[in-house]
Amino acid sequence: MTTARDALLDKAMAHVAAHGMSDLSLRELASAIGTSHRMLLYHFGSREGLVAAIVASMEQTQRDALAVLADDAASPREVIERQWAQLTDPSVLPFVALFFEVLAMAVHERPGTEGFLESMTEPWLDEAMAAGQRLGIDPDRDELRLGVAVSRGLLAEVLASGDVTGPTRSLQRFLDLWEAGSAT
Amino acid sequence: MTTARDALLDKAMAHVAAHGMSDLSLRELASAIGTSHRMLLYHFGSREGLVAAIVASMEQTQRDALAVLADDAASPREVIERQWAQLTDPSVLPFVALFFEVLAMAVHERPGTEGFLESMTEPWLDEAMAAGQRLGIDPDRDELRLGVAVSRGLLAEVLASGDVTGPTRSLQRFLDLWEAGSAT
DNA sequence: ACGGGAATGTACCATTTGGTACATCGTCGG
DNA sequence: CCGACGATGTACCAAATGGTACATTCCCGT
Repeated sequence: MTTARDALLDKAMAHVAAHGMSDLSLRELASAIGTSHRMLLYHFGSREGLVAAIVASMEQTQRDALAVLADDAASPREVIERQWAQLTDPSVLPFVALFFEVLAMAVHERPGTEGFLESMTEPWLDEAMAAGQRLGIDPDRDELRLGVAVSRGLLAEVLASGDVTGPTRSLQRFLDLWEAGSAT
Repeated sequence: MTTARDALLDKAMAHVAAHGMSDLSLRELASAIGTSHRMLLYHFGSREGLVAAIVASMEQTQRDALAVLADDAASPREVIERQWAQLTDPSVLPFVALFFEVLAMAVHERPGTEGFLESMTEPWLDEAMAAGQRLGIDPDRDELRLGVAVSRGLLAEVLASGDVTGPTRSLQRFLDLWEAGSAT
């Protein structure tokens, strides 16, 4: 069942991805998604509750996407390439921006962002370690962290420049280096 | 000459690096750095003016640091390692967090952040291309962008985890791969 | 010594904010 | 049919915000 709360949360996610969330105002958001600030308070308890719900929804979406990617993993390279294609999709890119915004908020311990930093990378690495072993590889955790960092750094560049082609070439360079280096 | 405005800006930078800037309030900042919100308006014209000044100061600091690094460059690896050591210093790390915060703000075109996205990477690459040629190398722009992205991605990881050692190992891995790959 | 401009304080303003109290509506179970 | 309960609207509140007007103080050049 799709509760009214879920519907509101979905619309809120879209609005927040498009317009940012650090300066989110209940009234502004409410009128943008066709409700009243009164209703947001009703469903989420407080502004902080709304922020927490948005952050949690973001984390969940990330986890789901990761699970799918890692599930039918052929090679590490393919996983990264698919994730890249997915995250650089114009409809998803705003959520990448949201990710960086929430990162900044969480570093400053803004209410509603509790736990975000911890769930930001470690689950990724755990999942990747497991997936690697499933493929008979014994992955190096430092290398996996490097892979995650490369994606994120290049995504920041995509956000800043608005250009996907350059960073995509850079990613290919990295994957080439990686395969060459690991094949020793 | 150090104007009163500059002194205020310095203190504002410190406060903003420590507490974030997206929800900056003039009164709160003023009382934190020992002045009045009236004085901030006087020296910076408006809240937007203050934000712009902070962003500009950040950009300037980055440019200066980059110039020093690239100036006495021995090898690309050494440049990156020195920059890494500098940026992961506990006293500098808050400004790295500020960088990501401003990135998110600039993506949403918040007033005061004009021009930040353009100056975020391209000058870096130009500088690095020039420095490389000074050393007789002919750098690949895609590879340089990759280097910048790796640093940024790993810095995000340092911010999130509070641990420098893991990301530092990952950076070394990258540099090893890079050297091995470039030496063909 | 004094005139003037920069610097600073005080007091205020309209607007927006998150949150609450209370009334109302709608619908579904008995 | 009606009572109860979830959902929603209206109206309000105190606090905080960016900004302004006006007075005052301080210091430097003449």
